[in-house]
Amino acid sequence: MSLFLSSYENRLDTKGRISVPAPFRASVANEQFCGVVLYRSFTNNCIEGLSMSRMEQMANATDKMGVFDSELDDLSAMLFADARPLNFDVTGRIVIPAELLKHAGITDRAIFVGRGNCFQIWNPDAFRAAQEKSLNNLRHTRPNLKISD
Amino acid sequence: MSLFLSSYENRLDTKGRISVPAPFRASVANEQFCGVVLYRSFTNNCIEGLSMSRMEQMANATDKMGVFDSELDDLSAMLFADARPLNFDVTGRIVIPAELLKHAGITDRAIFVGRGNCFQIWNPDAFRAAQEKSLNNLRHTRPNLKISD
DNA sequence: TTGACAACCATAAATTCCCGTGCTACATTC
DNA sequence: GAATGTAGCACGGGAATTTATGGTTGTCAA
Repeated sequence: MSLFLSSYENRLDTKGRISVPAPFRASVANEQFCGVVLYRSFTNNCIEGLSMSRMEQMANATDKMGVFDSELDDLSAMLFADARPLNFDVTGRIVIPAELLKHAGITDRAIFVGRGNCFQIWNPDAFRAAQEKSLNNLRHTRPNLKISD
Repeated sequence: MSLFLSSYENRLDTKGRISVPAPFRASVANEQFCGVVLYRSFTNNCIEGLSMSRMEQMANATDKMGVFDSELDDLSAMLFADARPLNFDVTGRIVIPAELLKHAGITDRAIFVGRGNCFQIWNPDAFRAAQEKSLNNLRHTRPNLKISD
């Protein structure tokens, strides 16, 4: 699976359809499920997006922990119950369910934001405000990202 | 086998029939048994649901753990004795046995909840209350689901 | 006979499919 | 360098299909 990079702002039409940016579609192009999985972010007022194969990896992870294990129960309960598999139409559009739109405060425009292995969908204004805030935080904390095995 | 994702609230008609959500039917579409297996959840006041192939998978798993394990004996006794295979009708509906409905406190509406490799059926109000609780737990414990190969 | 249950038919609403249009970016030609 | 052509992409609308849900009839058994 290739990475989700960059940001693309698109518009919802009258039927609630929105084009998934072509580069993002390319990232899931060679999967059996031709679409994406969306769910409400636990931490932000935005929508999280994944490929189906990534979702299956999560299901396998929970399987390994034992069917009646409770530690991951809450997390997987939320995740799987909330996750919405959405097929692309012929031209690469999806219809984002109303609940998710509401959670992200999206009405007529939305911005797809690459996050590496996943992506997010934001209200464009809310996203820019959050970016500004992140930038300020970074200036103060100077975190250290270690790249090694 | 594809995953059970998202949640769908449906209504029981006067004869106790309820539509299994189309995406869930699709998840078991290519199996020899055209239906699902239901049993009472051990941990919650809800109904657990599986595909038949998943049931067979569990049977194999209990086999591997040793025939004379007593803890497992109780488990499999409950599980297999309680499990009810239910065929879809032509339009994808099932009739949930009264015992199961009672255990889950379901009367006229029910919500099908995806859980990855299986699913659950809840009283809608009870489910939302449980979700709320799970969300609060998550906010405090911040568990970490690691996905690696 | 009555009651449970399965098969069949009907319908309204929601969703998906399929078509076309305008725009932009890039390449090609004069 | 300007003009022209082409391809990819976002966006719009109507038609066709799916889906949830309701009702009716037939069948078997208690």
